[in-house]
Amino acid sequence: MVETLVRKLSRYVELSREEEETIRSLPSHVQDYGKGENLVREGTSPTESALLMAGMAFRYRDLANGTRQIMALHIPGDFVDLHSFVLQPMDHSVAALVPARVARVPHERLAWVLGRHPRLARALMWDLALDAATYREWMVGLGRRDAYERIAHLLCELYYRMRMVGLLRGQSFELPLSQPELGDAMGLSAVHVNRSLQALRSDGLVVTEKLRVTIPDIKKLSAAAGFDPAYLRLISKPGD
Amino acid sequence: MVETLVRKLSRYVELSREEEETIRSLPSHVQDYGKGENLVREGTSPTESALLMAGMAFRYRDLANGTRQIMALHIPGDFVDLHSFVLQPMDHSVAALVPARVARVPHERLAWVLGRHPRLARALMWDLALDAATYREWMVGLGRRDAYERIAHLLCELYYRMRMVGLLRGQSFELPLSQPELGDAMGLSAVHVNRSLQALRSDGLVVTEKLRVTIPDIKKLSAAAGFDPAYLRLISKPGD
DNA sequence: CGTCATATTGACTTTAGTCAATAGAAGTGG
DNA sequence: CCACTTCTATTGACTAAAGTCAATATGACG
Repeated sequence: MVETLVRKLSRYVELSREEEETIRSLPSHVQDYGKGENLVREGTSPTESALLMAGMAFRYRDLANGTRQIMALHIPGDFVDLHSFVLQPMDHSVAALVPARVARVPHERLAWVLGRHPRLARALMWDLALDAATYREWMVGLGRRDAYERIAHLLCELYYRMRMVGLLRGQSFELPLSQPELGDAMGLSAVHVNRSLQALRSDGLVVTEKLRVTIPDIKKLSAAAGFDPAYLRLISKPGD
Repeated sequence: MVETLVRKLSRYVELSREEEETIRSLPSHVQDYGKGENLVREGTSPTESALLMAGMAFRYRDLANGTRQIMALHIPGDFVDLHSFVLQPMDHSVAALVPARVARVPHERLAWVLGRHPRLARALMWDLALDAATYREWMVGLGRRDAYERIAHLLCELYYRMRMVGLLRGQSFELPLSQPELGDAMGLSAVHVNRSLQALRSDGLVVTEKLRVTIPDIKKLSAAAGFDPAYLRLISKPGD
């Protein structure tokens, strides 16, 4: 059930049998969501944290001026609002990008784990820190990369994250983001996303068919994106 | 000594005498840095985490294309690289903005605290999550706010953070950032920062003299910035 | 079959960046 | 304390990246 959490945290530390058991025995409410539904809503103060088991989700904030900023994309294994355990109320929402399944773990149970299993506490800190590292990388893109590099960089990131959780098929993966949504994630207009994607395609770096993206040569794309191998090490398994 | 950490964590939970004592008895190397010196360097794997006791610091990354992105500003009480406890190597550097004093706590000691004091473990998670919330807010600015709002928003944020640690004097505080540095933080060119600042000044929202900024009317500035009261609650003390 | 979201294109506007030059302030070595 | 860099702020003129508006096309879906 929460097996996906075991796998995620195992990327950080080798878990003992007891620790694995602790995670497996976490009570959790499993819940399904349709595309576009909110898993967590801005302004609320959850008493449980949601672990994404299947599907994809995105973290976003709607602004007063009518725009939206998507701040993260989440794939199975991600603890979508672990921070709500310590920081409330939610300053943003999280919604399903495609039909998604979520397991919710009560905060009080997390607190219990913290007291009982320091190594798991540390693994949860790692998970928080990993999200933060991804935010930083996105900040760099939003602040200092042009549209072309920015999109290329996102595709590199997703390529490796998808591979990590076994969702890469050959050189391609599902990317259920429309161009307007891509724009909201990258701080661009939909039109400009369209044009930048065309440039990437005509440079042979990316092939798209519907919602599937193929990266013929990840090395080339990484070079074009200024994708940092150090960042790759962070988001990947240590020995990978 | 590490009194400043006690104060910071107290914003999250009421600490017991024993917990306070635990923090106070943390061994720490105190070290001073001159303006511009790196407190932590990209690519290294620190064995201690640095707590900023005095001065200011900024978190940044130099890109291959010659640009730089500043990802955070830190003021006394901030644990500048707590994440290096769980995530290594450093994917960015942290440098002193002005002469700064730092206290370093060995990671092994943090691990010890984690095992012994679950509530402190939780407080450290809060600190990580708070940094992440600030990253998210900056992402929103970089992606969806124009130069004028973006700078206004930063000034609002600093206004309240400075107040929090007692560094606000009347309506003004020290902002030891040059315009080029401001640009690196906000994803703008120095020239454009200059012009946006002029606009803020001529609108009467901001007064600058050397490195000191005065905010005559924080309400007005907040409105201009689209500064979210919810964000304020996060970065402020609960009952404030 | 009609509707709605998405993708694409062209024409035009706006924001922000670049390049250069000027000027003042700060810091440094002698 | 002076001469000299060097950093910083400011301005003008020009360029470039990205946004806006509008139209068309395409495709999924009920």
